[in-house]
Amino acid sequence: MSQTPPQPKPFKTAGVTVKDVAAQAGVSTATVSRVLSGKGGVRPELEARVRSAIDSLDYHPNQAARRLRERKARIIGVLVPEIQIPFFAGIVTYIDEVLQEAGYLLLLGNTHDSLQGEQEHINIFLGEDVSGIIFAAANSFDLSNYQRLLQTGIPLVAFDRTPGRLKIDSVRIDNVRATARAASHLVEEGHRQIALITGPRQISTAVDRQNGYEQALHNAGLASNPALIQVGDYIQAGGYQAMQRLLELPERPSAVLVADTAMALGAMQCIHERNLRIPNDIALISFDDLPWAAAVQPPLTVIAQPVKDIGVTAARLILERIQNPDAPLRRVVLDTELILRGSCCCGPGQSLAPHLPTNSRS
Amino acid sequence: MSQTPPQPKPFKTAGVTVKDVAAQAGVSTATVSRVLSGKGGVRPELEARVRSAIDSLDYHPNQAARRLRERKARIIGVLVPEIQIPFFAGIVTYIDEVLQEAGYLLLLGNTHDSLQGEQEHINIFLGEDVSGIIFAAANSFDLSNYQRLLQTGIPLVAFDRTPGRLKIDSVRIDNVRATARAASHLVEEGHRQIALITGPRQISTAVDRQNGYEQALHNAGLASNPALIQVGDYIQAGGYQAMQRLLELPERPSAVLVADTAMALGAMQCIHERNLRIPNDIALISFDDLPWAAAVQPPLTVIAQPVKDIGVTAARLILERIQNPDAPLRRVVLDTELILRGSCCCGPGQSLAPHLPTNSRS
DNA sequence: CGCTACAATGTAATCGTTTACAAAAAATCC
DNA sequence: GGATTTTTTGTAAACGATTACATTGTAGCG
Repeated sequence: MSQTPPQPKPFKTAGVTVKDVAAQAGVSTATVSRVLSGKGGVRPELEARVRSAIDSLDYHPNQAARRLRERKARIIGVLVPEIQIPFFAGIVTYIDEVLQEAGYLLLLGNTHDSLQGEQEHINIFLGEDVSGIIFAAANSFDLSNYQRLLQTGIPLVAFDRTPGRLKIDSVRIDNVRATARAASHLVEEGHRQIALITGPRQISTAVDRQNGYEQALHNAGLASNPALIQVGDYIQAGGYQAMQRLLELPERPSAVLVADTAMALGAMQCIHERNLRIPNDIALISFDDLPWAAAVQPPLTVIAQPVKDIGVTAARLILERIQNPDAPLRRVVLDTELILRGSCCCGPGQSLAPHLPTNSRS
Repeated sequence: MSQTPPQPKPFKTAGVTVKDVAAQAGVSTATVSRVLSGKGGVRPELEARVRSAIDSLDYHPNQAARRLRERKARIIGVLVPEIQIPFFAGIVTYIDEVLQEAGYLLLLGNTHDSLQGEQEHINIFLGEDVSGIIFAAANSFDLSNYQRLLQTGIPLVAFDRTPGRLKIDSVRIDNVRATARAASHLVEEGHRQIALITGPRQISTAVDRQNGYEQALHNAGLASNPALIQVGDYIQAGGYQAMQRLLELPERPSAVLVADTAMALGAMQCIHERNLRIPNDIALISFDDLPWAAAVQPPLTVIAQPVKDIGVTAARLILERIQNPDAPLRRVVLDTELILRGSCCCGPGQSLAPHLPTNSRS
């Protein structure tokens, strides 16, 4: 053999099959498959030949064929309301980490919080023969899409929002308690006119957060004033408008609790534009500890959700359910953390708990 | 037949195949397939029978089998450095919109900007037999992963970062020009000590942005001072530390240009913690018009990238390349917009261009 | 040495589609 | 009406992997 110059491998990936590998290694396809599956029972010498054939041909087993034959897709469908919302992007990242580790593929579906988008993606998932579906339902009070899905026997895991009466595993935080704690904190700081900007009625987190707020006010002996409760839509413009309405009230609230980050941004912008100051004129607490929360002036007091824990738990729940379809139901409820920063403390707008920048990317 | 109560459909999805549908409709599998593909040539009456059978059985064609037979996966792999970075989350959303419309599936891969992560996901993509790959390379100066991929004949599209000498379609912005424009703006505002916080050397956008900065300074007749150029890592902590170094310089810069949002957050936090004010003590311009940029105090002047346009273009490029492998190469370079807000104008820290909250979710 | 037991390997059926080809039915023409 | 074309339908062979089963080879044992 003449010494060839160090060319980048001949490479002829497209269309390399077990047959090619078998031929190159001088064995049968069964032997190749056995080497691949690692179940043993192959003479070391043959195994070596097979492996070198795999390498030299740059063979990648065709997953479609494998799935067809094995009747196990090893795919998990994940339905999120909107991947651009950092909270959900984080969840998906951590779900993916666990799934990858387990050799599963993640198929993502952006529902835009619409029942139709939900159904469309479910149909895609069914076609792909997914092994399970992890979802945050678009409407917590119309789970019929999932109700039907349940009949097919596909394992389901709900996250973030309540699974209602569906008998499926789920993971979420205690929204009532989390919000109540934040509201109580505002009360302790002396606030009496506390407003709430919450989300759409059909999403359980929005309802729960309102319940928590009302509960805290009640416990503090404060009357609940409907005018102080504004329903937004979990998007920035909604928060802006809700804040606008609050600031136009005869007696302006001295503090506001916002049920979501996007709306908190809208609210902040509205406050700034009216030249009011946080927290002096109006204190603010929001959900979710996003990277910018600690970097803005004043740093934001937030209710931090255990994003990683939620994602990892969701992934584990579905994997375990696949493993053991008859295991008892599990409803995991995780705890939140109230991170105190400048936006709610009646100080000079400084951070009480100066926070070192974390490694989290934005 | 006794009238059954309005039970939710008997539903027996799991394992419904063309054969079942064919049997139920009293036709052959070929006919069912023909109805499904919509290529016509089926008597309306039969078609109706087939459709009703499909409905009543809730039949979902098995995509794995279809792919195996058709030898066209209709899947596009998308490699992003980090889905949690809003810029990339946005791109992916818009790519997905176009792909979905075209009946393609999107498979996401988070590389964490590592060559190894890149290769791992490429291997997965090859196994799934993807029809094409859209990527932002982890290292703009080591594209060997893609070089090899190219030999397989799989269509490739690079986005955000330069495709180097690879002969593939690409879409990105003119980073040099965008940064130069921002730097020039600072010069026009009277700044003479302008600092730059840029990203890692192996990423082309970081290099380009530095080039643009130096070019603008040079054009303005300002000497380039190496101490004013800080290399961060495109994450928040890096921006914080870079800013720290800048603030410790004998002559503090009066303005800073930050090549990425995460680092801008770190820088802002550092500035705030030292009780300096933006823009009075130090002006700041950052990349990317994220939802919070307009909501913070002062509102941030930013270089806005056309996220939607980049995503849509990337998707179209790959679809068209699949359609026509021999079409001439296309390198799309899109324009950016410098959005002037309070963080760079030597005013009282107010927004010059008050921005209504948009519909964009955070 | 011959028989049995066990390990290693190969052969061929299978998964659920699509589609080339064959066959049948219907329409057209003279 | 019968020959010819055209339309509609069905039959069966792929696609690339896994695996039950058959076969071959090897070793162990009396």
